[in-house]
Amino acid sequence: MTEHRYNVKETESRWQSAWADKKVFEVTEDPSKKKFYALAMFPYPSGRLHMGHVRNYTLSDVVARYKRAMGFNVLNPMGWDAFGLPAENAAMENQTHPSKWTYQNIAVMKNQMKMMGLAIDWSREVTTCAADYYRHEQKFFLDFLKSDLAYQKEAFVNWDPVENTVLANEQVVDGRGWRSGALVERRKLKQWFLKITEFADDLLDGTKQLTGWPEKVRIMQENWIGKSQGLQFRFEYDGQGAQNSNIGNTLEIYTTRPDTLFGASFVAISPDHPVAAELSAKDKGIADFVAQCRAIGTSEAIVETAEKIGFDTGLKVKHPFIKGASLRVFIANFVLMDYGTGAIFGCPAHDQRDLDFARKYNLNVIPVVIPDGQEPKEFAVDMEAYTGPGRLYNSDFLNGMGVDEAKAEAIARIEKAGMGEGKTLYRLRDWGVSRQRYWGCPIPIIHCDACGVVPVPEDQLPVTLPEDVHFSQPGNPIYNHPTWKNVDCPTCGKEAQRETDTFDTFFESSWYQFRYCDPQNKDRGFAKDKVAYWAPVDQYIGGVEHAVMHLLYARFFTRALKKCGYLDFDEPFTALFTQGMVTHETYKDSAGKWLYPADLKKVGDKFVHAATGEAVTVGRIEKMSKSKKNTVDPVEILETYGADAARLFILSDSPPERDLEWTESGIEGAWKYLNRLWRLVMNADFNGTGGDTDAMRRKIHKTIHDMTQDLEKFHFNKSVARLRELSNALEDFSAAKGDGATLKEGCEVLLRLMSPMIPHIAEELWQAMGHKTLLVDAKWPEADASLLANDTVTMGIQVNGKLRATVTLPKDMAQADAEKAALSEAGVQKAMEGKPARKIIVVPNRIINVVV
RNA sequence: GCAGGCGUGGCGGAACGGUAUACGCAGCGGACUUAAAAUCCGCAGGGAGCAAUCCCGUAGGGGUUCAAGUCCCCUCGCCUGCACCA
Repeated sequence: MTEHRYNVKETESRWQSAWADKKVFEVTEDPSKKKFYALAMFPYPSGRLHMGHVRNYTLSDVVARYKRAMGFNVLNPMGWDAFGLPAENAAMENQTHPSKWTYQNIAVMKNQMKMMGLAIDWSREVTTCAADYYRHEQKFFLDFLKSDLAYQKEAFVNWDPVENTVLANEQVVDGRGWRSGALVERRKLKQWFLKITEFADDLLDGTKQLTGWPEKVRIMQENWIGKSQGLQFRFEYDGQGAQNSNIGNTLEIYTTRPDTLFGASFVAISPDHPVAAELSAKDKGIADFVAQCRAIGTSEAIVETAEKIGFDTGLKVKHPFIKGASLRVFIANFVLMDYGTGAIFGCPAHDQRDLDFARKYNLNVIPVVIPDGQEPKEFAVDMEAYTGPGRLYNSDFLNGMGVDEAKAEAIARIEKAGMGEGKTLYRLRDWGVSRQRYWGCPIPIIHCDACGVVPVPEDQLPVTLPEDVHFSQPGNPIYNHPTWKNVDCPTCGKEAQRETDTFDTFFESSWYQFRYCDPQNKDRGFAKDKVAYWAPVDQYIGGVEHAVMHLLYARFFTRALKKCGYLDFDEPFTALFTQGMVTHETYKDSAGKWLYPADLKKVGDKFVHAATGEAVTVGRIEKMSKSKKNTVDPVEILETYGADAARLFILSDSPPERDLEWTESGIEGAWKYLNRLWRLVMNADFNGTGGDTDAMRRKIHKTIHDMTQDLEKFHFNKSVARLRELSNALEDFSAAKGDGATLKEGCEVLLRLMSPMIPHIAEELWQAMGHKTLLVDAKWPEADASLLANDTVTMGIQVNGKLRATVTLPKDMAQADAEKAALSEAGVQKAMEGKPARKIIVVPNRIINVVV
């Protein structure tokens, strides 16, 4: 063979066309073949592909191509999570319609994806903002209504009082609206909810079966569902509470620590509690305090990190067990209305938030749980609450009990007294799906003054978005539209109004994995039999930032669809892989302004600004982001080095679950390797007769074996290392004029093994070696078991755990012989200093440890 | 604040509880070249020593074990999520 330069651009686009022309990656249901559904989380069409996308789709592509070579019928689809807030922001900034902006972005990004050479079945492309997609979820919603899985209730939103609009959490910056700068307040709106809590226990049980998921994600989901056993009971007001007839005689609270009741020193209710509202009506001080608490966003992180403040309502409640004792009732900003009853009792000694609050307002701190092994007299709580196990004291009938025993006893006593009952509670709240925005799926509901809430009749679906909307005025453009919401009531025919809220965009991403199975279906979201063939997804891949919400919603949605008869299983994703982020160094000029890597030039080992020559400060390595300008445009990489080099670098440098630092030298290294590979195959002389054929063949087959295992376990960086080892060995073998047939076998194995990772160059070289059929259709190689075993092993010999010698011994040597061999080593003798061996531990074929 | 994760040479990283640093990047030395790039060969955790060799090393501290990067406890640092970003 003759060497000529490797022409990346020409080669890559040629093979991309070849695969597309032959429809290599288009699939249909084929019951004779085992299916494999590989799925990457679909992108939001933000404008251009970023490196996180490139990493994600490279990973899923390796899986899809590898499984394909293994003989599976592989579904590997792609689509667009196309509804969302950024399209509306762009509309406001550039006066482009969200639809136009979105579809333009899709066109650009699809083109960019094609440059990556992905093994995608593009005939199944799905776009969620298209009516032929979202019409089906409108139908699902109507089914959920019928199945009692959807309902309306009041809930809080972030309200910008200047723009008169609802803000997303990300639009709230330091408690203020991002555009207006006005202080954000919590405001109540009537909204639609899906009853995810109906499946709380089922979702919890389900996580235990998800053995193909990372342990950490399962734990996060379990914690998010947050099942807790506790006590819900009623405090009786002491004195004046009863005077306000609207408040009633009792205050109901929930606690997970009924064992600490004797340590209670106050009661606190949420600012959003009905009692707080009742008191606000009559007391300006309380009203002002509640308003102060509400002048803060709705996000839990903000509420929980805010300084704890409280207000004494003047109300008091009687302690249920201590005669004559009463507790003051506060309104406290750290009590969440969404959890339990929106009211708690505070036990400062054993809860950090309660302790912070008690220290601030000079309330009693009464320890009632003493850590095991400590005397009550010695035990005190200062600024750190004790939340661990121990024995109860100071607690009357609970004294001496352990925490769990005391919990059970306290619950039993309260139940006996008729004041309350033990209760299982979940942290999980129902899923609020209403959004006061334009660029989303319209909720198919009509509000009629006479008939109330009326579902849109199914034959009137889809309810499509109005196109002639304006973003110049504040508020929801769909609500502001002059005519769209006016409609006749389907029941009584009188004038009525459409619901103007749209669905949360998590709605679309909760079922797209099923739409891919039957993307052209006009009648329904998907045919049951097609989903039965392809689903559930065998390998789902995406960012860990979706570990809780998206994945939990999709798991719920699958159960809800099952309840409505659409499918017959519970879990949408059998296996999950969460990838790390792509990071890059950051750069600043002397004025402290961020600089793009592309605007820099390297002079010696320092960076300067390419245009001005000004010195540049190199900052820390952070997640690529537009705001820090530490991004590298994938397209520039694809155009300079090609898809294979980008893919190889992404796979080789870090394990996929960890962060990947993008570096210029890294992509250069990948590029160099491709050229080296090119030379290896193109210069190979397949007529040689020398070399250590036996060793070479063992290396080839060991690589097949090891690499197959690595791919199964997502150890792609190790796979790349093994490929490099094999090609290094083949280079040496080739240089030694090694046996031609063995060299050919080695090169072909190498190409087949690397094909899922760097498919273009592998295909090119495969053809250069004389093959007439596509490498992409070649089977995965199998290792010859007889070549995997070695006759000898190198064992380390330790004396007292420290390595003193290594010896090469026959494999599976008898223990006594191994001991003898170990003791005869000079280094071992020396380290033993003439002392006798007390014990010798032989780990067969691995290590020998002599204890003296 | 709560929850989850991560931490190994100059750098990215290897390492069923069993020979720490595979593979690569950067570096150094050499070959080729008028020269450079590219390419090829070699060296390479830190310290001491002419050397054989020895000591120290997996964020820090403690523990379990014949043996700990790996298991347990504590501390520190960084990252992710927190329900209207996707």
